Amino acid sequence: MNLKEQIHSAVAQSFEELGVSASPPIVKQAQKREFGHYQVNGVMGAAKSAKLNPRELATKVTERLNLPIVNKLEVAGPGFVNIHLAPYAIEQQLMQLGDDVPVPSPEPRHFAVDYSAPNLMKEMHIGHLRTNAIGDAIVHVLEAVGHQVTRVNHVGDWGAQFGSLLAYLDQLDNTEISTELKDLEVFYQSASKLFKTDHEFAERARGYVVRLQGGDAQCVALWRQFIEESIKHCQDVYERLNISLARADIHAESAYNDDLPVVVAELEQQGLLEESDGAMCVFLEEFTGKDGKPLPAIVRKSDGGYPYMATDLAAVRYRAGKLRADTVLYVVGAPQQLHLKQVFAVATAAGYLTDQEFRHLPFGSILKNDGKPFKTRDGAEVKLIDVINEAVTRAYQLVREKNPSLTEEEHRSIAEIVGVGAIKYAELSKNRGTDYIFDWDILLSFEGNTAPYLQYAYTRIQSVLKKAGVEPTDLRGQITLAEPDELDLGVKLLQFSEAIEDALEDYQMNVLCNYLFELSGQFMSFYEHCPILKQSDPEIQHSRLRLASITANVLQLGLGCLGIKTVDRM
RNA sequence: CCGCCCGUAGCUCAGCUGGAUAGAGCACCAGGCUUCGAACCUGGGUGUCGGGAGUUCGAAUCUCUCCGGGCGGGCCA
Repeated sequence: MNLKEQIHSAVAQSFEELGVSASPPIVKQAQKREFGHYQVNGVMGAAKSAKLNPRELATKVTERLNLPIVNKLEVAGPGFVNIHLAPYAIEQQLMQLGDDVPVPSPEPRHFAVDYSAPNLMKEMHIGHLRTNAIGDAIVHVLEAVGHQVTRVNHVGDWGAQFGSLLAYLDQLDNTEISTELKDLEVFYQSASKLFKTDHEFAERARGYVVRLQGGDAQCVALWRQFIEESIKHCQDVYERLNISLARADIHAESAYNDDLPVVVAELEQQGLLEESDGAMCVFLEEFTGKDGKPLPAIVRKSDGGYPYMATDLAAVRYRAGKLRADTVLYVVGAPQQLHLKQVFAVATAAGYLTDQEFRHLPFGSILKNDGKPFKTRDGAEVKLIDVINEAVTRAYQLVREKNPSLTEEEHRSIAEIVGVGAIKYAELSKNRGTDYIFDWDILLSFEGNTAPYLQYAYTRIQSVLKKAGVEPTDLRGQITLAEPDELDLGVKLLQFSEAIEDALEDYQMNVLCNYLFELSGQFMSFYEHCPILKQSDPEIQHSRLRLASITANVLQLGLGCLGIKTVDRM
């Protein structure tokens, strides 16, 4: 049980004894130092519904509170209970940790997390950073607390647009193909330009779509070659970004091709289908457009083709039925909200979804400095690989300047980790729901609330531990929290578990980022004010080394959850 | 027109299951390296929480309304 749970349960028991257990205790970390470590906000609400004087009830609660970890309790303001923790209790709980980092242990479930999902027609751009960084972090946190997680990369490898690509590919010879595919964006643009300007080419492109969908062998072979190349590009980017998606995690759109007619047939059997202008649609009452007219979910187009509604339904069917996931999380942009709502609603109506939890975790779009959205067609998009390279270059220059004694090889490997960490953290540290401004200087900042700040705290600890000549396993003695900075750090360390819980509450990774930033700040303050190696009292020195060591463990695990590596020197 | 999202310090953002005097980072100013790594620390001020109304002991947070911006809305994904 973490600190909050310990307090919560004690307060809940007092509430019960006082006959006000109908109201929740509402225990929170105190907002200000002067209010102690935790505060109980639930007394006022409880007093209100029981028609009691809030301050009197608060006093009664404090009198009954059976909580040995508490040093001081006080009733404040209109009826808050402020809780100051006892240093020895923090010391005890820290010492019990050993080398473990405290994480919550919920009932294990099977999660599937759908993220990344690049369209193989286009090279990944800056916008893909969000789904990759956020999705991968969620996966890591879920695994860290003991859930079973299936990564799902629903890559877009199918559809009418592939016609022009194939037509274009077909007129190249093999060596040209491999060189042309090095820059997918240009490749795609050349093809679509031809499609627009060359009528004969456009005709041929349409023919390729039909042949591809019909399973024409030569066409399929060409398609495979393109997909293969394109996936290689993606995997390279994942590796560069330290994203844990493997090829085996790819479950592409085309994998559902055979299921599409089945899905339509099943919808038909359930009487959900209706024809409208030649298209097969599902009309659900909850979705209405203007004038209250129902909005169709088109599952088969009038030309017989299947739109992505069908594919996504097939995916739901698979994930709930065959994959048997308890919870499926879609880390997909906010613009798809209505679409996914429809998908889940139709899937529920069709009986594909019963008691599984399917959730869309939307994230905002990238905006330019002026607050206007990036256009998708005008070439304003920044390639993801370019952002990575820029970040690593800046980190390289910085690390070389700050730490010239390292070797060239060290400079390079550190720059890779620091640069990549910085851009991922920039995404993760923001509330995922809102739009964000794309700004090189913010994205690539190495100061303040950034990944390099956290990594820097980690290297300082490693440096101290190394100079002290101790291994973490040597540190088994007494922890003493005498100084305010020591106590604050100790409490903060124990709160890692609460941060993970809160982050998982609504899958907000910025909650974890905030915690790690505060932890690092607390460590920096401790580091400045509580000398370790210069400390003459060996017991105090040992205690501080141990605090530092635990901090390093928490930082490493926390950053690891965010998909960010640590370095011993930087 | 309908639906969803957003509007918090000069900038980028936290805080949103209602709680105390609304917080960080950047930028700016002043201190701190012969002393465990200055990518750091200490101190300094900044707000009509878009406007208005309502709910109540208490609203940035919940409700309504208006203004401003974004996104989505039958055969692209």
